[in-house]
Amino acid sequence: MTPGKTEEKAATPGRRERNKLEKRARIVAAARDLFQRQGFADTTTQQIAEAADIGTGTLFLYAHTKEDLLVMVFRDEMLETVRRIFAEPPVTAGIDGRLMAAFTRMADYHADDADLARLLLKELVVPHSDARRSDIDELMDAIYDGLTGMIAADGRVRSPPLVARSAFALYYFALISWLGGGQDRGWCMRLLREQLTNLIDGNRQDA
Amino acid sequence: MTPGKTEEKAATPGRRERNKLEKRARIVAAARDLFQRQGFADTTTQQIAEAADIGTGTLFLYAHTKEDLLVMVFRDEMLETVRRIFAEPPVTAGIDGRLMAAFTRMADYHADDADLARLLLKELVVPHSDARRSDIDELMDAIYDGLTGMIAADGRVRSPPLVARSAFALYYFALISWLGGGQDRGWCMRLLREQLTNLIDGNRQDA
DNA sequence: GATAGAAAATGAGTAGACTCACTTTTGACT
DNA sequence: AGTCAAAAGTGAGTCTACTCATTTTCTATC
Repeated sequence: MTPGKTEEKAATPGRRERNKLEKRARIVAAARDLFQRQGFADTTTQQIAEAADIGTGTLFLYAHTKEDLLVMVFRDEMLETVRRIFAEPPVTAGIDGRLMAAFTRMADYHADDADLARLLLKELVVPHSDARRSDIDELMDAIYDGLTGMIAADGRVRSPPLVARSAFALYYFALISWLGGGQDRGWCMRLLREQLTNLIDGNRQDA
Repeated sequence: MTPGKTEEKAATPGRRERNKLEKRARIVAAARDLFQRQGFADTTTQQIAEAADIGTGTLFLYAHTKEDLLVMVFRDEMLETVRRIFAEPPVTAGIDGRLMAAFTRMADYHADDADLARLLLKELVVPHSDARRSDIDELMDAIYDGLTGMIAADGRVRSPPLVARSAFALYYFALISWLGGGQDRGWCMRLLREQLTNLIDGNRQDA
């Protein structure tokens, strides 16, 4: 690097901070690239460290476990995807149809790589280390908020937050039995639709 | 061992098989003991092999992963617990109360060791290796069957298998947010009760 | 610009799950 | 009893996530 210059003074407010951010970005980029090219299992933490041009130990200053790296890599993208899905104007009339549309698009996101999806979903609900907890909570909150908003907008359901919670649980199980149980996606989604319709029915204002 | 004798002939139908079963039993006993005394994380596969008096390699002939051992150890007990719970005569009138009673007793089973419970629940839904799949499926089937039977017995719900599936998903999420999310158990169970009540409402015969 | 102390980085080292080339045991057949 | 192939068993060795004692880099203060 070029030495001296005005940099030294100008950087005073936070050279360390900037370095950390830049390093973090390199780690995430390297991890993403390797995970997508070789898969999670066949990528070693050494490879990631090497690709990010840092020492092995440094990697674990930024991610407490290998699984944390997965969350670091996909959190932003998933968060954005979820927000985009819920920001879109509704295309169907019924609330159950709208929920299904959202869940279908969320499932689409996981369609290319079932193994990766399984790992991500596992981390989302039963995290391997609690280091990334706040990241995960933010994502879960975005999902719950999106669902709650959608349900509340319909106006005919009694307690939107509760129904949002239930709906996500049903979606999660549908997704898992598709990705892991070897069940057909269509079958899982049809079942989910039925479950959601009944869920909504049980939560009408006028029960 | 005593050589010769009539054993050699009498054992013909299955000495190998008996040896395997006996060895398997030793492994399960050793694993149970160590997991309960030291916890899953602090128990090494070496220790288990040693305690079961077999070689390291042999252990992995019986369990493909360390997590498989967990399933081997607790499957029978959980299966029996679940069957016992659902075999008992109902104590409450409403179906939602009866479901809650069953889930509460299932949760009780996990109350002493939250870490172990989290691991077991994780394996149950997102298995680490698919080697124990049939074991897990049997347990899941027992749960679904028990729930379906209970719901069907009530007679006022439209499609018992579907509702059983939904109910378990809700129970699972309640349990996880109790065990992992640090949420208060009472709070989780109260929420679950409300979710179940609404679930039942939405699935009445006369909707 | 020298100094000190804090923060960050490092990579050789550790530990433990899992493998595999080889040995031993088993049981059917003669 | 002897032979053989297949099944089961073995533990030294591998691979890799993660640690920790040490070194390097930064920044605040004089």
